[in-house]
Amino acid sequence: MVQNLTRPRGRPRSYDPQVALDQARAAFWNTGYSATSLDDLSAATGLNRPSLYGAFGDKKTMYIKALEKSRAEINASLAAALAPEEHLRTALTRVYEASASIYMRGEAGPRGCFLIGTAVTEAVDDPDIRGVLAGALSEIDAAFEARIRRAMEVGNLPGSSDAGGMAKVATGVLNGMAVRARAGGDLATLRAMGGSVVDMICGRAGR
Amino acid sequence: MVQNLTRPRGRPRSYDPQVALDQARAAFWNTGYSATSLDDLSAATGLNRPSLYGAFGDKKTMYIKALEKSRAEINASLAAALAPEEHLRTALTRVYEASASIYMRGEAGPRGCFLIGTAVTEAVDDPDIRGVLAGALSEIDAAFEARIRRAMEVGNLPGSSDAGGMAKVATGVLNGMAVRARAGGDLATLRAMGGSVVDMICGRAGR
DNA sequence: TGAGTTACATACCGTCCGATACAAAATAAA
DNA sequence: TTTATTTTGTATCGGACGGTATGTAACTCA
Repeated sequence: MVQNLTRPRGRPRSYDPQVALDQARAAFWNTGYSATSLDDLSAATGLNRPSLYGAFGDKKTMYIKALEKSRAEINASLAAALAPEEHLRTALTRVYEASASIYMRGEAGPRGCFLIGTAVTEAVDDPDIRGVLAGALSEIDAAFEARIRRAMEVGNLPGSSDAGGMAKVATGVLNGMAVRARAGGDLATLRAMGGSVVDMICGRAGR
Repeated sequence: MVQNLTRPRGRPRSYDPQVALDQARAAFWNTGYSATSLDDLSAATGLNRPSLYGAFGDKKTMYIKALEKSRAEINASLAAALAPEEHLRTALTRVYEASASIYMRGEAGPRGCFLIGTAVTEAVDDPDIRGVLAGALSEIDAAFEARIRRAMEVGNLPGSSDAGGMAKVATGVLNGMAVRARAGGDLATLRAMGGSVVDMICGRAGR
């Protein structure tokens, strides 16, 4: 049996902070940072305002934590999907299929990527949010680039040798899919976009 | 001399509505719809609140009008840049160069595309804004697709024949550039992204 | 069982929000 | 001039905003 023997002193909290952060993120994800009020966050998490402050600090800190959580999840997901054991085409297809599926989720309609769908708006005015967004983008670039470069070394990619450029195009199409999801695009369109860019990177026929 | 002979009855307005709409759009462009207050709009345009309401209706109507103006400008700009007289590579390069340049403008730092940078956030919750965004995206798709299809007919594009897919990739990379601009990316990165996707569409060496 | 500690719930703070009522100002028509 | 019409500036509306003070409940430790 797993139990924490050094249980903290006072009254135990009646919620799971990780669950609450997920619920807060879901609220931000739908309406963005500025249009999501503390009342909305309170309703989404079931916590009252003081508990929110105690758990996550003020509204912006809460939002940044939600962003960082998505950033970490994206990195982990990309690392898994871009495993070097298989063909580049397989790996890239897996990334776009998984992303399209995630982008289409949402109780209030498809809501794309949390970072692209909400942080992009705030990024101009807020250096902290801009920093998280820029970091996430460059990490996605790096993951794509490393995997493409590896395919080139193995010789699976004839044509061009511009791994960095292709990686940024790969990231850009991912961003475009996230945009389309929020614009109401259907799953088939998102999947087709991914398929097309995979064809363009790997060659239409080749593997 | 050009003069309107049927001048309206009452007190003449002391501002140009088109100029005021541009100024309001600039404010929305920086901070997004929700985070831009009527005081901000009033300061940006030099008009007081009642004049704003008289000219453009309420805040959301004002924002929609700004979106539609950008949508029209984008369509006109694309139509011009994708002129069918020249090579596809030339036309596409012109589109990406012009877009990168526009995306990097802004007094408070680069602010990308007005639609991508601000409407995407609101689109999940607001059907009207989502409609404008979806319409703009499909118009951009159509412009790219028509131009790519034309190049295929002329025989300038060997390889693949998936004009629709390539067009959506082209739009996606444009979206990705807009995202990157707001994330603080530099002009060189944006231009390189455009160059890479042009290479992938037209072939690295070919014209 | 009491003291100490932590979290919860209510109620409230001052401020800013989007939107408007009203009257003065500026013009055309009569 | 006078009258009708439209825009402008001031002042303000009720409500929602982010954030917090305060008292009560729930727990550990001695």
